[in-house]
Amino acid sequence: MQAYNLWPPTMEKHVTGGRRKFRREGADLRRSALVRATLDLIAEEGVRGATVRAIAERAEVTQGLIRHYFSTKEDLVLAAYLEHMAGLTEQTFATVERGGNARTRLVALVVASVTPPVVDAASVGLWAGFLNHVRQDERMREVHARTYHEFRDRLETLIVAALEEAGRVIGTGQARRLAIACNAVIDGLWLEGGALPEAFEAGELPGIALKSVGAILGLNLERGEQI
Amino acid sequence: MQAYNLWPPTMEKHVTGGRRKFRREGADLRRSALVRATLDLIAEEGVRGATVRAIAERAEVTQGLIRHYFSTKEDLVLAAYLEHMAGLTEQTFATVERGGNARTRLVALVVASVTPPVVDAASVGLWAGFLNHVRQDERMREVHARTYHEFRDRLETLIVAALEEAGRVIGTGQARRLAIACNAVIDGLWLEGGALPEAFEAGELPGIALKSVGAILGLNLERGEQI
DNA sequence: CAGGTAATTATGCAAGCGTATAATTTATGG
DNA sequence: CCATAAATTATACGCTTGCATAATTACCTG
Repeated sequence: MQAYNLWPPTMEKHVTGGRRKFRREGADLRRSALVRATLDLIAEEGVRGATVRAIAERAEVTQGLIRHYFSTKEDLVLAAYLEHMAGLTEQTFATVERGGNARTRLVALVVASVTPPVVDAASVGLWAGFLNHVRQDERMREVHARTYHEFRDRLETLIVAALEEAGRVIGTGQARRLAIACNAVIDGLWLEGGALPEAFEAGELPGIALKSVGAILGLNLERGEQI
Repeated sequence: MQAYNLWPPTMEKHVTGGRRKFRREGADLRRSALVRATLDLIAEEGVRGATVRAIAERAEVTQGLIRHYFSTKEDLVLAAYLEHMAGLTEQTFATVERGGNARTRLVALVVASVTPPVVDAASVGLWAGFLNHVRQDERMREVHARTYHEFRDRLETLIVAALEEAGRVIGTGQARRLAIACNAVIDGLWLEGGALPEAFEAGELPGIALKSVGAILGLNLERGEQI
């Protein structure tokens, strides 16, 4: 993720004799630039490195502007968390939604979840950094819960569809439990793959993920058609 | 975890007219008290709350003493991380090692991993707080890797034994993959159970964990004898 | 093209941080 | 019982932090 230089080459910021000293931008643009800077910094340097000053510098504004858009730093961090989790979910489901039968879509989801760019050290670091805030901030906790349930519910829907496709109908209770279980495998592999990449051989995780989820569901998700 | 009052009731610290102003303690005792204070603080208030001053106060010493035992704060945090992860592993395996056949021990391990006190919000918060440091500190990364592999290796040994007990012999490659998969389920459930306790019904996780691990291994781990 | 308004910068403050170092106090051993 | 070393406290420094507030600046509207 690169920070954008909002200035024409001949009109640098703060240049004596330059015409403008800064440029007004729309609120949305500035807010998203600040959020992006926050995410990049937490990913690169950890929560500790994401100070108000560093964020402002990264976003190429002065620190006072942060207060103009976010009444507190915690608000900015919350916005960044929201953005990150939404992006992660979207990224994971991106290749899934379009077409194919349920089994194919499920396979795509599982594979995407444990493959770069979803599996990524910075992404896991980011997530861990936020998780620490979650315990202390009510709003963060709410985002955490919502994100988790959203992903799990979509997974559950896909599982039910894939099983029906195979001629099996299950109750809501079992669907719930299967989704929790599959979600746990995916989460676990995603986490470990991101936090400890050197512990796994290249391309090892998708195979393990498919075999495990398949075993839990009683479906053969690897190569070939059903069963 | 309570902080201990090292002083006799009649001889409080800093009391004017009291005899001693402090008491010398063995290095091990002080080091462990500081580590414990650090863990408690990170668990309760997050990484941000675990300042040198707060840690010293919690351990009932002055802040200068920290520097006497740990040359830097990062060293103290490292020691705390080591302690926490070792404790977590030990706690998880505690009920497992003693007796029983391999299948029984495996069941015990899986259940213990997703049940309090191993599943615990503070413990997960602690773990997440440390994970953030892991990305930036080489020594932390080393502890992280070692802890992960140690747990997974012990799990793998247990899996191989349980399968052999059922008359199945597997190769090292498959043993490795099964261990990775089962470890991921356990990790995922542990994480979610700790971070989002209200998302699960009471006692729901052990059942899900046993069914999932059983499905992955092709073993019936729930009630009754094998198969 | 003037004037108002909102965006942005500039400046500063008070508190908290980790660390360093010197001064005390306790315990130990001859 | 005194000397010595180690544990512990006391104090302070320099830096960074988040936040506040006032001074500028750019842009929009008439």
